[in-house]
Amino acid sequence: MELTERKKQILKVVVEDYIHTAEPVGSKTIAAEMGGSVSSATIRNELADLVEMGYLEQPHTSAGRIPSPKGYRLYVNELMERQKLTIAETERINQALQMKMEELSRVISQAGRAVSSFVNYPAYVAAVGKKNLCASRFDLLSVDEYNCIVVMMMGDNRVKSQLLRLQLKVEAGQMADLVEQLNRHFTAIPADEMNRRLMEMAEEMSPQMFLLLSQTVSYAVDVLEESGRREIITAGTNQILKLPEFRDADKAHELMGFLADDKESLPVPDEGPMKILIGPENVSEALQDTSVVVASYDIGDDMRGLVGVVGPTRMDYAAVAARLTGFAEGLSRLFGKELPPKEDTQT
Amino acid sequence: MELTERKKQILKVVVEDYIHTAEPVGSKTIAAEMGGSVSSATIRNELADLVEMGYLEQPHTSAGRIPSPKGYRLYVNELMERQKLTIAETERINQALQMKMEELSRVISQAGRAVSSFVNYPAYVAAVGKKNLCASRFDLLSVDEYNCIVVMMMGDNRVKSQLLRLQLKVEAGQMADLVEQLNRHFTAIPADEMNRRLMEMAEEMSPQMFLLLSQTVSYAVDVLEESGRREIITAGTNQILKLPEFRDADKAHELMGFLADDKESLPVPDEGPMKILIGPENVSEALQDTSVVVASYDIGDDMRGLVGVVGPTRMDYAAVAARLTGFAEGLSRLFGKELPPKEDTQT
DNA sequence: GTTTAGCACTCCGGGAGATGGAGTGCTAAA
DNA sequence: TTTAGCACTCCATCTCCCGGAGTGCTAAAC
Repeated sequence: MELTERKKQILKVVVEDYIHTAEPVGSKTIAAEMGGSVSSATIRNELADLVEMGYLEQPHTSAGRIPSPKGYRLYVNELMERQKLTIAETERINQALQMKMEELSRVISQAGRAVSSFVNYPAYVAAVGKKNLCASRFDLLSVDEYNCIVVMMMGDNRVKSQLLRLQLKVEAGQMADLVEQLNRHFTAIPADEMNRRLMEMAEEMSPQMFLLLSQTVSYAVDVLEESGRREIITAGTNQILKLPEFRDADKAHELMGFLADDKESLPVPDEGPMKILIGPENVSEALQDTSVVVASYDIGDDMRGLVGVVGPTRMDYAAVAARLTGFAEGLSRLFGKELPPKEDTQT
Repeated sequence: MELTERKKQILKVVVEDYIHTAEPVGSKTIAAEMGGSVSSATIRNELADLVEMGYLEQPHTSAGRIPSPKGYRLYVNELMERQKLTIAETERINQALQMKMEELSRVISQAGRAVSSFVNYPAYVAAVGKKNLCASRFDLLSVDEYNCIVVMMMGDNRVKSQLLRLQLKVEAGQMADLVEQLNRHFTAIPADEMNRRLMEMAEEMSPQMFLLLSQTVSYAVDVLEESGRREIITAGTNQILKLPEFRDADKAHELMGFLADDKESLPVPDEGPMKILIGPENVSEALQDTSVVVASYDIGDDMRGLVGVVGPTRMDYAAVAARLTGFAEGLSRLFGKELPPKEDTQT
């Protein structure tokens, strides 16, 4: 059977109507919405074909039709009109992203909340950390004979520091030596190599020096590993409670539990700026009845962030996609401008 | 009318039964639970008295009784037996708090999740930041002629640092001078005085120096203000969906919205280690039908943290109180041991 | 005076029909 | 190929009904 232009039009009407009403769409409604050029009987014939082809489903005989995942997929790929944001909306997005220099993670989570309240679905955000980040420079500032401050600059120009309580007394000369060793042997290598390097050096130096060195290195490893880890933050999970498909408390609980605990398995776009996953296209068990739209944006050189939205398969793809793009662009600009040159990420 | 010992016993049975079943408790059940020493008819007489006195309520004639807020209050104050945690539970709590040195906020939020999953209610946690925190030491590390690293140590021995892009070229001599100025004039004063001090110094120095100084100071102010702000984190809000009192999606949505957006207005214990607020004792509109149990613990010298739990008025106060105490002690130990002496809070 | 048995009464919750509306599928005609 | 017409299906809603749980009261027993 062929998918005629009219069939596509009908599918589009069904999808868009169902998105807004969450009720099966009947032939009469469709006929009216298509301008009355054809009768409802004709529509009915077409609908039967669309069901047979797998684009629509029927909850039961004598009910209207609802789109199947395959139907949504076709809609998203071909039928959906790319929505433009109004100037006011763009304005609002940028305003929501207007924030002072703060901890990266806080900026991210605030963005998540903004996205969620914008699209009225749960949102998730993440900064995908740089893998294999290296230290680029070490400093030690003496506080007293048992305490010093480690300062470590990393490849992405972020700086981290901490007060270190030394396990033994240390003199100025040793300190300088230590810094020298650190900068010579422990810069420009990834965290997982640091421990190996440290072991190699064990024999060549005094036990005291080694102790101090290993204390510092272990701090460096911690920090680098922490920045490599990517953390996903969810926001606005309670939005789903407004949706008719989650009236059932158990269903809502399941999804919310997933969003709270298993967020690591939320989809990340592999390439391309945007990805849409519909119902069973998701791998996670808990997302089989939901759709996910996720956009990515650039942060630093080879770092990427992402903003995503989780909703029912009946989600307003066009609106969500447009807004998500707006946010991704805004965040890209925010990080592109503020982070590298002047207000670098904070310690 | 007098509140006899037997009335109290009956009240206790009603509260504890209702806590576990969420169903009105009938006279027969009570009689059975009290060992059959009195008949249900006697209990009925007593129940009528308790209703009249305001300790119990009746959803409608010919239904069992449920405790009123006043009833819960009496229960919490007098009747509740202080529960002891088993060794296994204490073990589990300490295990849940076993974490590597990480960002303070992350430790806190992880603790929140642990608490929530322990008691099966939403939890909230916060570190109440030190007000009027001051810088205790500044350092500047030159990177190149346009960039340097600011390192600031604070009164609580935490260290923060950041790469600073200078607005003009700077020489080694100036840098030393700058550090000297910073350490002389901007340590041991709170953030809100820094700007004033800066203004006073404007005239006494060259415009170039002033520019550099103000850049550094503004960083310091940002950091100090940020640490003073207290942030409350909620976890496990979806737990409420399991409770029969929140089967209604609207109710659940309202409370979850509150926990997500207005968490700042969640109660903080003013003094004493633990506080219990029952139903209308809460100020927040959204908490009128819920109870809050909150415990506090010490962090540093004059810093306090808190862990709290939000649940239905029918919450298992004894169990929650015991576990919360356990967590508070664990966190107290965690911070008391790890933070000040050795693994100080991270930059 | 307090406790208990007995009994009529109330109220809720849930199941069984009954009803009507929305929508379909099919047939036959245009 | 499209359309009008019609019988049919299925769901949602409403009402009604009934049983069970629990009460309040009264009168007798302790």
